[in-house]
Amino acid sequence: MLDLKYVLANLDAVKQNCRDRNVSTEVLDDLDRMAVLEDERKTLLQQVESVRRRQNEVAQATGKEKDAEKRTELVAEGKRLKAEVAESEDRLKVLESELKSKLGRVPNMTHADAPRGATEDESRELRKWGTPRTFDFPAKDHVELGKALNLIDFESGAKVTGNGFYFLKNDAVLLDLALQQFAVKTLVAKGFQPIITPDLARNHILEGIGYNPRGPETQIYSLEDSDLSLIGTAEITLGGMHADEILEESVLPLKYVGVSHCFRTEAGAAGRASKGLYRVHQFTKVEMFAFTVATVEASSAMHQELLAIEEEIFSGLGVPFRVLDICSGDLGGPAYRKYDIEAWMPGRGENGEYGEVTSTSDCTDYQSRRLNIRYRPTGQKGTKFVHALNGTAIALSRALIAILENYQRSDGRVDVPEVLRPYVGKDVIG
RNA sequence: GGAGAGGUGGCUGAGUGGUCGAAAGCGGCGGUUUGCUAAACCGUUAAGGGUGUCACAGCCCUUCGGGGGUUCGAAUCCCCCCCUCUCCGCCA
Repeated sequence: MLDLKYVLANLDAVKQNCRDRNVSTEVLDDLDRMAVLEDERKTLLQQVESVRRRQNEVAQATGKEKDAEKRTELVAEGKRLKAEVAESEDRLKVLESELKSKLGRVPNMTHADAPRGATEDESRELRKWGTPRTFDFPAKDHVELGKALNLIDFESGAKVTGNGFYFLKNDAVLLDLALQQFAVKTLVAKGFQPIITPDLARNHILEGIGYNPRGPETQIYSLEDSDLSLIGTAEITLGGMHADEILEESVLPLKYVGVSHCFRTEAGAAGRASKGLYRVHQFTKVEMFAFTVATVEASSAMHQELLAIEEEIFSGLGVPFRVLDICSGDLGGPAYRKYDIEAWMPGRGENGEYGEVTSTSDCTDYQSRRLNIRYRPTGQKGTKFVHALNGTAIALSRALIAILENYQRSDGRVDVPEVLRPYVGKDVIG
């Protein structure tokens, strides 16, 4: 969430940002209401505090008073004050929770250079890498390849778990593990600390990161009779790792590479063009996560670093891709700026299409404010909220699509990308 | 899963109804000493919020795992939850 003081002091800019971000008009109405609520809250707070002050005085005086009669009087006053303050405190709590819930719906501000626009078509293509391959034989998509080479078993996945689940088999397993190794080793060499995170997290951690575990549109599987949910990404667990902590500035930036399973209900995604591994309920992901000091310069620089690593990984794999600077209207709530990499997928659409394989977001202090992750700037008083960034190193399901489809051979088998051969242990699979 | 012991500031750790936002140590910061470093010594050092100020200062409120409760008054007593440790059980 944003800082309420910032919101109220920059109301016009925040409103314009909400329009750029394509959020519901309800949020705009809330913004006007919030100024009123905050005034009310402050007035009430001052009232409550002055009564509490008198309460404290009375309580202290009572302890010191030796005279029984005077003591009885003080106790009586204390009782009166307690009753007096109770109602105001309740109203104060109501106001605070209303403000907090309204504030939670206001999206992060947007980087000045991010393209403004309502829909994903208005995102800006920054560059392309590689040339989509032309096939001198009928190219297959990954579903056909997976079936023909006995690599991916959607039928068993549906039987055992349901639609959207799958079994990886044989060389697909080696390829999957090879990609994880490749990604983690690449990141470790760049100073990222490797982490395997839990696949479940408490709901308040999910909420802090910006996911709503409940409601009809939720992407999140939650566990009945608990406050736990299956994570949709290791961003949740890595971000939550330092919740409620005050870090020393000297430890920043913190850079993590996390491996986890990811679970998504894909509610509301039914009917959207997707087949095979592209939109599934469970996949494995190697995720980058970083905390920096609280300046846009620091987090923007880290953001570029994360993007560069993503590009390095996909160019290393030899998969053609393009880089998008995501437009304001297509940013999620916490993101200040977001870049996607879309890899060329020959089996997608009529004659191949780019499909999203990574996404990296600079969330500035939007998540850390809610998760209460601060640092102590050296030589300064007080604390600041860290900036948090995340980015996909490899999402296994989609990376498999890109590799199978781009590296297929006329004999129906699939070449293993050069960089993965040491991990897979062979040059060709299938 | 059962039994017991715990959770206190950046860290370790004292504190069992008022004089406690909280001893002591460590760490941090400032200083003295010093050729430099280290050591020693002196001082200082929680967070959030309100008010106030050009900005400081000051004054006030809240916070001792989280949430409720008892009380004029709670770190301290009671209830629920979370977590940690020890022992037992179970188990990969």
